[in-house]
Amino acid sequence: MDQQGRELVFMNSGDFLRQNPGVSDHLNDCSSGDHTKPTIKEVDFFSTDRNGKSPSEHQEMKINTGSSSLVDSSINTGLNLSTSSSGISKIANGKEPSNNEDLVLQLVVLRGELGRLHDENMKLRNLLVQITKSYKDLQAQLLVAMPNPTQGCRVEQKGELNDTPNPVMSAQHLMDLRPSDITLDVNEPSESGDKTQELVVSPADIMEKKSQILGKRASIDDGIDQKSNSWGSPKSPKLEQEKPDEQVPGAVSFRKARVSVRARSEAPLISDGCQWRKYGQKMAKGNPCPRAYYRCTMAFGCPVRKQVQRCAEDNTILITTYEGNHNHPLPPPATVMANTTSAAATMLLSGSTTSREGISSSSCFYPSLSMATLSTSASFPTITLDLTQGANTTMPFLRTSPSPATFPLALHGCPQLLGNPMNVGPKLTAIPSVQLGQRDASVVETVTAAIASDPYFTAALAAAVSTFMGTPRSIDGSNNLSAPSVIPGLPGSPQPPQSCTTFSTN
DNA sequence: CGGCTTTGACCTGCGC
DNA sequence: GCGCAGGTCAAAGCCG
Repeated sequence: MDQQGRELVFMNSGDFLRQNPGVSDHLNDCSSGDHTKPTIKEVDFFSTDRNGKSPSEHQEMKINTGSSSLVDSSINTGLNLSTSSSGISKIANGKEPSNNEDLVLQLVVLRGELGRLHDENMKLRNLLVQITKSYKDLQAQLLVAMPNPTQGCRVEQKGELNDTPNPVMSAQHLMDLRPSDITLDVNEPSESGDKTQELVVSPADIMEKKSQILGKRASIDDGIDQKSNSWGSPKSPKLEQEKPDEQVPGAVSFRKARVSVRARSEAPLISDGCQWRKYGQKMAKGNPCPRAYYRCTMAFGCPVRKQVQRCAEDNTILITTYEGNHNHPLPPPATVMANTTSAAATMLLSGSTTSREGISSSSCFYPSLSMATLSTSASFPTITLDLTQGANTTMPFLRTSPSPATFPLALHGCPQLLGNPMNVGPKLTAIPSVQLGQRDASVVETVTAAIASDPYFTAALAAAVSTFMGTPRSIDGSNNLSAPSVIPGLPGSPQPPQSCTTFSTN
């Protein structure tokens, strides 16, 4: 931000009035005269309640509501900055308005000043967004650099990452390095024959980690992702993704993070807002239904791919697995999905599933993500989001879950953790609702039941994630999304989902 | 005619 | 080293 922006940081309404005692006095007189609220409240430059009005509309509204008793509606409310300067100087010189004409003149001056301050406010907002983004970058770097005992291997990776020319390489790169196979599943065993170990993924952690790394990814996706993404090269993806110098010695071979979604659908595909091209089909062992492979065709060289397969046990369940990150702007529905999957994938990188803060702040809005589980099959830890579970099936699961434990997710890159007794067994299903406690469990049950029955749940969920986390990113850094511009990281009430189109079935 | 799907072949990783 | 399974490629065919 430029120097002007910095100077304007402290130029709030109070400062302005202090600098213009005549204005302040006059304003007080106005408010006292018509018993309206103090005019100073009209200069609420950080108010988030803009009711969707454009800046100009907002400005006009504020002015008119604040001084309607004094100003005739016919008065030109347009800003006249050329007169404002003279007016300001007049007021600053301590001259009291002698008649109504002066009052009108001062109002015009004030409007001009309001307009200017509004512009400054917008600059400050932009500055705040940038600062927030920088904060998240630092947070993500700290996350990577944190010598967490459960993430020893990650520290090693961090050292490697720090050797790279780009200091903010990061979460995205880490994700690309990790053998993360995220599948969102809950009750049922993952796909047939999978020797999986499943861990619970707290939805709050997904949100939290997403918020920490989201800002960074925006910059990474522009260039680094293309290089690091395993699916970026059509010819030899494996060679690119598994460069020896990018792997932790002794660690399992890494693949990209995956997010899998299970949803009931008679259609062969679920519409997620992206354009896909089928490039292969394979019969998977133990499943009579073939597995189809799709590649994103929304942009040349987009590395994102997905696999679509019907569940062997229930052919009405469609399992869609996403892998990779888009290298192009996405339409809002697709962005919603991308945010959801990237959030889940990002969570894998965090190495933590325990976030009281996150849970407390978001559990009511993302209860069904409590059905997300992380599984690790061979070199593929997996997170599954199961949209097929209704209340009848979900609730017993929630109630009977024996383990309130939370598990570190630093499995990728830390193969020794796979041998952790807590993780032994085909499937460990600890339930976040239990983590939340019985008090919250009932809430989770109620909301989960309602949401799980909604075929648009995922889209709504993801939209809520985007909203709660702040402005969703588009891969190229431009935000062309419909999600509201919420200052990321600041507490606030989550907004209702903005889009429900992502997971509508075809 | 261009884009997409189909499908068999090929490549790679993993387990034995 | 060998076989298996998953994943990908690319030629052929289909479709709008």
